[in-house]
This record gives sequence, C-alpha cells and structure tokens, in this order.
Amino acid sequence: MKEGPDISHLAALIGDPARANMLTALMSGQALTARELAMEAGITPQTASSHLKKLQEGRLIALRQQGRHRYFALAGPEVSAVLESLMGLAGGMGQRRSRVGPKDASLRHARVCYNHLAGQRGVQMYDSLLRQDMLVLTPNGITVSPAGEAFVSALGVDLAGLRTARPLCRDCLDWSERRSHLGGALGRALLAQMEAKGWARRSKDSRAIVFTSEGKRQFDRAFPPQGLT
Amino acid sequence: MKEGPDISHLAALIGDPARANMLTALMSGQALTARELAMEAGITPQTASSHLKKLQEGRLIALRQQGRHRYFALAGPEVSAVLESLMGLAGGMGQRRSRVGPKDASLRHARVCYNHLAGQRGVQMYDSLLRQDMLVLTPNGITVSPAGEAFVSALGVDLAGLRTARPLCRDCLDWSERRSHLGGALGRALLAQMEAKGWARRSKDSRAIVFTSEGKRQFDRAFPPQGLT
DNA sequence: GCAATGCTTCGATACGGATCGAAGCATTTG
DNA sequence: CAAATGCTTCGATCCGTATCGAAGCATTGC
Repeated sequence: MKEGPDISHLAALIGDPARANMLTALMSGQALTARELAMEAGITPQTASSHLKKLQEGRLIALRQQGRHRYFALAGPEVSAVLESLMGLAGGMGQRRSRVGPKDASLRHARVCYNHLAGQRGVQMYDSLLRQDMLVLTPNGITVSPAGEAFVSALGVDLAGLRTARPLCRDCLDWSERRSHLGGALGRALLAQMEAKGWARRSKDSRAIVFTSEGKRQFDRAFPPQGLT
Repeated sequence: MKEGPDISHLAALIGDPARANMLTALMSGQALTARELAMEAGITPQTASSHLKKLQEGRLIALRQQGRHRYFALAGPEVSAVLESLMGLAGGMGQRRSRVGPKDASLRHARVCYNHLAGQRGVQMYDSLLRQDMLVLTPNGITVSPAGEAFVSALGVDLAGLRTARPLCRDCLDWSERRSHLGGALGRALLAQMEAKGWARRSKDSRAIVFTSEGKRQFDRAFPPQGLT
C-alpha cells in the first residue's frame, strides 16, 4: 500500500548532509551561487554541482543565471515551511545534538526565515500585532485591520505596493518557539523596514539577526511583549 | 556553517521507501505490529526489524509490547505533522507521479490523519465550525465557544472527558487541501463519533474514510459547506 | 586575445546501507 | 511439552550514491 504523494524521494533529497546544509543556507531567502553553496556544505564545486542538479530536478530550488554565476534560491515558501517543520521535529531531539553552541541561542532569539523575522522576536511581533488587533485571524486567513494598516504604514511599509503580493500575511510555524510568526509579503516588508531603520542587521555568516540596543528599544515599543500593553 | 537542528539525519530516516511506507501506514493513528508493517513495506520481517529499530532510535515511533507482538505507533502528532508537511510539498510535484489512481481521489475526499478527519471533508468540517463561531481562533490557539460546546456535546462528544487532553484543538495543515483541518483531542473525538454513528468507516486497506449516503447527509447537515448556511 | 574564474561533465573509487537466508530467542497455542 | 508463530540478531552480498581529480565549456576582466 503506497498512499498519497511519494515522500521518500523528497525526504531523501533533504536527507543528505551536504544538501541539507545548502537548503538551510538558502532559508535566509537570499540566492547564493553554486560556489557559495559548495562552501556552505564544505564540498568541492563539482560535488555541489551534482547535488544542486538533483535539488533542481526535485523542484526544491530554482536557478537564475547571471553570466557565469548561477544563483540558486529555494523554489518557494512551501519549501521553507517543510524545512522549518523538519527543524521543529529535529529540534525536539535537541538533547541528542552533541553541542548546543551560542549560535543556537542567537538563532532562537531572532533569525531570518525566508526573508521574514523568526525566533522569539518574530513570535513576539506576531503576537503583539494580533493582541493589538492589527492583524485579525479569520477562517480565510490573516487580514490586516484598518488600525494595522495605519500602523505598518507609519513604520514605513508601502502597503499599496504589497497588495499585489499573495499571500500578504502567512502564518509560519516557528521551529524554535513552536508557535507562529508572521510570514508572507507583510512579514518580509516588516523585516526589511527594521533593516532599513538600522534596528537590526543580518549576521554575515549566519541566519541570526542582530538587534542594536536602540533597535531593541524601538522593537519593544512597536511590538510590546505580553504584559506591557 | 551548520545551523539549527540537524535535519538531514531526520530526513534520511524518512527518505528510505520502506521506512516511508511504514510511517505513512502509521499515520492513521493506529498501532501496527512489526509483521504488519513489514507487509506494508513489502519487505521481510528481518529487514523491517532493522528499519523499525532505526525509527525508534530516531524517536519517530514508539513501541508497546504485548507478549510476542510488538506494536509500533507514531511517537506523536508532531511526527504526523511533519509527514503531512512533506506530503504537501511532494503532492505539489504530483505531476511527477507516474499514476494518479482512484485511491488518491478517495484520500483527498476524506482520510484519517492521526485519528482525526482530513481531506475535503476534514477541511469542510473545520471551516464550518469556524464559520458558525463554534470554534474561535485566538492568538493562544483555538478555543471552543459555548455554542460549540453545546454542539459537539449534542453530537455525543464527552467534552469533560476531553478537557484533560492537551491540545483540545489543534490546527493541522492538510496536504491535499492546502488549508487546515481540525486535529487535537476534539478532532479525534469527532471522527470517533462519526464512526460510532455509522456515518463513516475506515477503509480496511487504506487511510481513506468512506461515508455512507446517510452519513454524507448527516455530515453536510452538521457541517454545512460554504453557501449553505 | 589570453588568463582567470565559475561551473558542469566524466570516470573511477570507496563507503554506507538496504536486503535476505540462517539462526536464535520469546511467546502463544493445543 | 512440542510445535507454531513473532521477532531480533548475525553475516554476507550487492547496489546506489557521495566524492573528487581531471577535463572541458562559458563568461569575465585586463
């Protein structure tokens, strides 16, 4: 009895350490060259080439060629969601990981997930927006209230420009917090604004997002944690 | 750069066809013996034994021994969720599957997902409950309204008995519908009631759930599709 | 135009892991 | 108690796949 989609092939694609590392690196939402991905995975370019071919054929990544540079990115947020899902379960076995390094803490605190904010900060933001009724959960998805529209516009988000993007808001399950953070076009726009305002920046060699002192203050003011409303 | 939990090991566990088939078989929420799982995967008992050992060590399945029979079940709903997530992505590559058989249609229509109802029927039920404000989405999860409590009690669900179960309601992303259906203790109780009332039964050799004509009528009456409110 | 660089393809190698027959242990049944 | 049954372990085999050096092709920069 083989029922439903064939998950073994898909899982096997992710199940190679080199490929898993490359996919993880692409979760930041940025496109990386074949060479960069080879270095991420600690393998030669020729090995990376054959791996990337497999991921491409499996539709996990997409290619954009610029001259001799070949940029690969995740094929879409659905891929990122599956990877987060796997991380959530694998994280539950975290006791089995030989070393919980400082990087894990910074990832849990704030990290980029397909261009939007994840981790404790990501969940804090989402919760706050919901609590203040700026975002509203409906059976058809998440909508932005009029107050929410005014709020994010005041933060510098060009909502009209985002309207064409679907979905505007997407509920993205956070592997470290086991709760949702905000994905979708609005989630991406909000992170971009934080970067533009200098509240936070992306780490150079990690998916972690680092907030400045001022950025933390501004963030907490904009998205107050529970109990500070 | 190796960030976050190690997903490759977990994915590799799922990435073997035999193991994937066994995990899929366990998604019904029932426990199966080692022999039954061997037959599910089309391998010998000795091969199954070594596979099951790996899944056990990987904490994807849990063992309950009864004499010489060893019953294995999924370790929890988190595992089921990951499998559904993989199915969703793999299903998006459905064009690549060599044969879309009649079974896929029946699975899409109604199937069991870790003991609760999934597929079109599952999503219909969830949407209906939300639309009628019997379930309410809150930032802290899904709650049952007073009207919802009365409703499910009238259906025969012993809510008091479920109160100790956590979570009572859980939003479970449906791979075939790309929307959520209702998991958690209430989701399981509702499916059990449908079975008890004879509205529907589980297929013998599949995760598909088959509704009787009367069951369809009763189901649509209890959980009217959009437009029939 | 040539050298440097990025990337893919080819071919060979080595390793890991799925597989099953045989054997052994535990439980159940008559 | 003996036979049947369920399951695990052992050992051998074979296949698939990741890997990298070498070679080739395409692009870029001087």
